[in-house]
Amino acid sequence: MAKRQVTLDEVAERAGVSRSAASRAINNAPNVSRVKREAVQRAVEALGYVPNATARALATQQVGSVVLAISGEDPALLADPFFAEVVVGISSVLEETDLELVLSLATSERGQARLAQRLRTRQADGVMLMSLRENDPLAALAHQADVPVVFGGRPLGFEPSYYVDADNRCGGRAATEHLVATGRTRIATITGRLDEGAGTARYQGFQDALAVAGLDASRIVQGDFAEDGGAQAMGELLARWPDLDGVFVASDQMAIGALRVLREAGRSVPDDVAVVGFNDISAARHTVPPLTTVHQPIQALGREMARMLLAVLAGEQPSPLILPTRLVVRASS
Amino acid sequence: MAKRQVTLDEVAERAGVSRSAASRAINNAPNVSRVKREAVQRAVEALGYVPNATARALATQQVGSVVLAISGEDPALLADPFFAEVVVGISSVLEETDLELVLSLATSERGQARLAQRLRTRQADGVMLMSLRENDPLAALAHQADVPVVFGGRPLGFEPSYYVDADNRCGGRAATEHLVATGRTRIATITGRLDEGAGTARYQGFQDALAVAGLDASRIVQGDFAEDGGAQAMGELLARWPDLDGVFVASDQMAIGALRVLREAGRSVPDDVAVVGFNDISAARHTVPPLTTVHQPIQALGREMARMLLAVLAGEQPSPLILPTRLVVRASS
DNA sequence: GACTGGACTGGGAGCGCTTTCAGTCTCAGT
DNA sequence: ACTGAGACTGAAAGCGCTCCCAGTCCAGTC
Repeated sequence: MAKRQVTLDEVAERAGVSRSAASRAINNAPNVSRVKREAVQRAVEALGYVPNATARALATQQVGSVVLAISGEDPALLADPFFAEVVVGISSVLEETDLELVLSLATSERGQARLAQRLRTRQADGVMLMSLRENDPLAALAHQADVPVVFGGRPLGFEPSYYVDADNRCGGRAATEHLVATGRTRIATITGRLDEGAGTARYQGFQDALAVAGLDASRIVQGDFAEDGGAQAMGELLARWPDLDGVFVASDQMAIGALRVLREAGRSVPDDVAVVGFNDISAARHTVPPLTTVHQPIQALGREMARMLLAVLAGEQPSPLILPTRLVVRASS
Repeated sequence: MAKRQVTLDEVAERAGVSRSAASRAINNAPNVSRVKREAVQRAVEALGYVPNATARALATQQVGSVVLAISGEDPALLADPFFAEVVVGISSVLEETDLELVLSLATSERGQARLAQRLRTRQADGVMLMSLRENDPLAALAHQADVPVVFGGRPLGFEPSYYVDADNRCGGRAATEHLVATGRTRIATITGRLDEGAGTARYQGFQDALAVAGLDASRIVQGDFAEDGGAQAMGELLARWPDLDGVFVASDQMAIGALRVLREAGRSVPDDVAVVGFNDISAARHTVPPLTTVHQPIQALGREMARMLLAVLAGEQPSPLILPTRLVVRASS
């Protein structure tokens, strides 16, 4: 440990050039003769030189890292496979760059404050913000942020310049239309959080489809995207509308909970009740019965967020991106 | 955007003190009179000053971030709820400090190289390394690392100074003993990856228990911790030892896959075959039937890793920590 | 009143890198 | 031989902060 770091000066000295020349050579900037460039190259290898990112950051005023902030009071939110996949997508793009990914769960007051500070003071080159609630404190931060912000999922209440979202409304509609098309007439929904963009959009899709079909759209219970919430909501649904024959559940996690409750209630799926989920997480293939669900490209969502941020950092002004969703029919409907 | 940052000099000037005094006041170091301390305090607030972390890092030679590196060629590894929970645990501890969490999935060559570089050149104050394989390239890095390294899970092949692990062997043993105790005699196991510490330890526990019971321990198929792998392994198990009446599966994910295959094969769980998993992920409560499994404190694992790293950074030399596991009996056994 | 120790102060030297800019060199063009 | 364009060079000025250290100041002592 703690062997002194090799500095640019040492490289320059060894290569017999000035520090500036060495710097240019290393960043392969123009205006360095081939001879010197190669001399520097050799010196770098001989010495095992690696530039000090901190010093570089100070000099260039660029930090070299972007933060992914996930909002929500419950830190376990990350445990949702959805986020994990998004992170994987983001990470895969960032890996090709020299940016590092700082994860900020920003759960506690203190954590939020730190995040706020980072946003305001350029302790990161950019930020990706996910799953904002309506009136989320993070949203305010985003506005006064001193760095580019890309939203994952269109937030409620304002239209940010940069965001990537899945076509939730369309997906919700497709799911519901599918229920209609298969002959269900007493269709209910377990929504996601309605203070989140994805939750409301999927719910709107549900309404759209039922309106077109001329069916009653009043069978609704609000959920929270999580499994237990889904189970609870299903119980409520069953209690209030015992005759329902189809249900659109706004997340697979909730759908898994709902399936369990249906089974416990002795309702056969899909014979008595058809169930359609949303997200197409890997577990959806393996539920009993396998879950019909709306696929959204989750890793791609992460990738596109990262790419969009990169684009903004590069000075471009990319347009918001809506990723397509598509229905995957399995045995639960 | 891009409003110039307020610097310490401005604060100092406004407070009518020297930059050094201001610095001391802000870091509440000694040797600052109460008067000046307060003047600085006021100036900070008036100006909205926030110290520049990069500059501070350069001056103090401390980066202010720690990296969590998860090894494994498959980036989707993170999608394992296990890791997600670990991250949550780590994050909760770090949130109380001024360290940020850099996530490094280090999947590609390039990513690995970058990580290696960071480890060697103090681009982070410390590292947490998870799920190393035997002969993992990351292990080599860890040795030549210039910063403290804490391992999550004891790696195979060497004994690091600092690690946090769950008592996998004991857990595997408890799980298997439970199968024995409930009268199973033809007990099989689906192991995890045997090139990982956790995989082998659980397998050893399995062997321990069967040895004591004097039962045959040859019914084994190697899995990979993931759901599909578990399903496949279960198929193999069934094919080779159709008479098995109990199986210890080294992860809940795999157990879920195994349950599915057993169901498809028409074996009733637990009547025909008892199944015990490992990890106690939240999904384990909701499988059909609910899964008997070995609980390990996953978030705590993350928390303790972070705490241990913090301790090392503080100059202490904490001892390795083995977290207890405990059997949770549900309906699958 | 000279002296001492302790509390405080601020100048200044870095931390390692980038980048500007005044020059120097080369060489084709005249 | 002279000129100017263009390629290259390196000294020096930062980036914003920390921290050492030589001082100053002010009781408190004798």
